[in-house]
Amino acid sequence: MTIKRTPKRLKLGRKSVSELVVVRLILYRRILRDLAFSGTRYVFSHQLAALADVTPEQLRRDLMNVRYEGSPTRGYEVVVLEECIGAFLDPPTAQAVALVGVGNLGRALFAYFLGRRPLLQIVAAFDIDPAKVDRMINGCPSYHISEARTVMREKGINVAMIAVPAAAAQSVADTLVDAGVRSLLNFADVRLRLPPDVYVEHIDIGVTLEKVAFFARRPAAAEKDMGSP
Amino acid sequence: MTIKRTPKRLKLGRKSVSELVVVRLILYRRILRDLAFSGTRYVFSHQLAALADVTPEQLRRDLMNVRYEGSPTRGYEVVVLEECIGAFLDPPTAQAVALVGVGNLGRALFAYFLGRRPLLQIVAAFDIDPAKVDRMINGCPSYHISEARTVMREKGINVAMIAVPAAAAQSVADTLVDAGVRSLLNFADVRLRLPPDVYVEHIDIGVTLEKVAFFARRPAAAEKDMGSP
DNA sequence: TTGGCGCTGTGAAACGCATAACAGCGTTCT
DNA sequence: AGAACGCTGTTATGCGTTTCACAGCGCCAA
Ligand SMILES: NC(=O)c1ccc[n+]([C@@H]2O[C@H](COP(=O)([O-])OP(=O)(O)OC[C@H]3O[C@@H](n4cnc5c(N)ncnc54)[C@H](O)[C@@H]3O)[C@@H](O)[C@H]2O)c1
Ligand SMILES: NC(=O)c1ccc[n+]([C@@H]2O[C@H](COP(=O)([O-])OP(=O)(O)OC[C@H]3O[C@@H](n4cnc5c(N)ncnc54)[C@H](O)[C@@H]3O)[C@@H](O)[C@H]2O)c1
Repeated sequence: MTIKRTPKRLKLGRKSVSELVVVRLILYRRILRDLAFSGTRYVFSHQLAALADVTPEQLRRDLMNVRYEGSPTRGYEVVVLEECIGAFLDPPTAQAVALVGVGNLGRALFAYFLGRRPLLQIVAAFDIDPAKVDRMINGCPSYHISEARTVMREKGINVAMIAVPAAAAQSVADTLVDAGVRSLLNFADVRLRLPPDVYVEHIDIGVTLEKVAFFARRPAAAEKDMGSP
Repeated sequence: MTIKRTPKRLKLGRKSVSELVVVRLILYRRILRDLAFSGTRYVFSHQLAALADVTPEQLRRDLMNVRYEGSPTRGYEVVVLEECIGAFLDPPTAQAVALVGVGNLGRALFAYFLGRRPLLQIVAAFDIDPAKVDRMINGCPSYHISEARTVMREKGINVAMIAVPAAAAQSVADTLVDAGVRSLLNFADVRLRLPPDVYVEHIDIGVTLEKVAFFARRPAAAEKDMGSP
C-alpha cells in the first residue's frame, strides 16, 4: 500500500497555512514575549529575524498570515504583534494536555512545563506502573493507563505526549486515539502508525544526536565552492 | 546584516548529501537493526518505507547515496544494507559526546543514552553547581564548566549537548565552541548564534508542543477533496 | 518644501525536494 | 519457452518554499 503524503496544513478562514510557518510564528511570539519583558517597545524585521535565525524577508512573509501591519519608520510594535500572532495561534479556549509515561523523561517534562504556559497545561498523567499511579506529580494527578478513556472525556483532553518505552508506544497511541486524542507528541523512538486525521509529531532525540554527530565531521569551510573549475 | 542561509550539506567524495537524507538514513538503519534483531533476512522497499513512514520511491532515492544495490526479487538483505548505511554514516573512529547541564533533562538524557550507542557515548558531563560536579553520573565523570577546555582537548570531544537554563545557553555554547566543539545539540529554548562552521541543531520541545496543540484544532477531514467533479 | 533614506508588504523568479513515471531484469507461471 | 509480473535504480515532472527584487510610503535632513 502506498503512503499518501499530503503536506500537513490547516485551513483557517480561506487561507491554508504551512506547518513551517506555524512553527516560526510560535518562535516569533516567544521572542516577542522576551522583548516585551525586557521593555522593548518596537522592533524591526531584521532584528526580530536575527533573534529567530531567519531572513528578514521570510519573517515579513510569515507575518503576512497575521492580521497586522508594521510601520516602515518604527517597525513592529512588540506587544501588538505578539497579541496578533496569539490571536492567530491560540485556541479559543485553553487546551488540556495529557502525559503518558512518568519515567525519567516524563518527570523532566513535568518540571519543564510547570507553570510555563497558562493555556497549555498538563492536567493528567498516565502510567502502567502501580507505584506511579493514583498520586500527585507536580500538582497533577496520575492515573492508570486503563482509565485513559474516562479521564480524557471527563477533562476534555485532546492533546497528549508519549514518553513510554518504544515497545509500548504504538499500543499507548492506539489507546489514546481511541480515547479521543486528536494530536500527539511522541518521544519514543518508533514511528507511530495512526489514522490520517490524527496529527503526530516525533521528537527523536537519538536520531537527532546521530545527525549532529554526523555533521560534526563536515569540512571546516563548506561555504567556498569555487577554486579550480 | 543579512543572514546567508545556505542549506547544510556535507560533501562526501563528489556528491553532496541533503540534511533530510541523512536523517532518514539514520532512521532506516535503526529500523534495519530492529529487523535484523527479530530475525528478518530480506526486506522490500515498500516494507521498510512503511516502517519509516516514507514513500517507497523516497526510500529508494535515499539509498542511491549508499553503495549497495538490492535484488529485484528478494529485496534488500537486511544486515548488508545496515552495514552499507553504517559505512556511509559512521565516523572512522568512535565519537565522544559531552553533556552540559546535569538537571532534570540532563539526567534523563544520561539514562537514555546509557549503553545505547556503542560508538556515540557520553564521556563527560559539565555543570556549574558545585553539588553536581566532581562526581560520577551513570558511570560518567562530571566536571565544573570551567574545566571544559581542558577536558575537551584531553578526551577529543567535538560534539556536545546543551541542557542548561535558557539564560545560560549562549554563554555555555560560546565556551564549548572555544573548547573545540564543532557540533551542538541544544535543548534550551533560545536560538544560539554561533560561527558558521559550527553545526547547531535545536530541539525545542516547548515550540513543538505548541505546534502539536495548534494542529489538534484542524478540521477532521482534511484529506477528502473530491466528490463532485 | 523637497529629496533621499530605510523599512514594509508583496509579486515574481529560483531553488530544493518529493512525487510520478519509466527502463531493466530476474522470477514464475502458463 | 516465453510472456507477464513485480521490484529496483534512475530520469523527469511538479510543487512548495525560499529568495530576489521592487513599489509604496512615512520620516528626517537640508
Ligand atoms: N530519557 C530521555 O532522555 C529520553 C530521550 C529520548 C527518548 N526517550 C524515550 O522516551 C521514552 C521514555 O523514556 P524514559 O527514559 O522516561 O523511560 P523510563 O523507563 O524511565 O520511563 C518509562 C515509563 O513508561 C511507563 N510505561 C511503560 N509501559 C507503559 C504503558 N503501556 N502505558 C503507560 N505507561 C507505561 C513505565 O512505567 C515508566 O514509568 C522511551 O521510549 C525513550 O526511548 C527518552
Ligand atoms: N526538563 C525538560 O523536560 C525540558 C524540556 C525542554 C527543554 N528543556 C530545557 O532544557 C534546559 C534544562 O532543563 P532542566 O529541566 O534540566 O533544568 P534544570 O534547572 O533542572 O537543570 C539545569 C542545570 O544546568 C546547570 N547550569 C546552570 N547554568 C549553568 C552554566 N552556566 N554552565 C553549566 N551548567 C549550568 C544547573 O546547575 C542545573 O543543573 C532548559 O533550558 C530547559 O528550558 C528542558
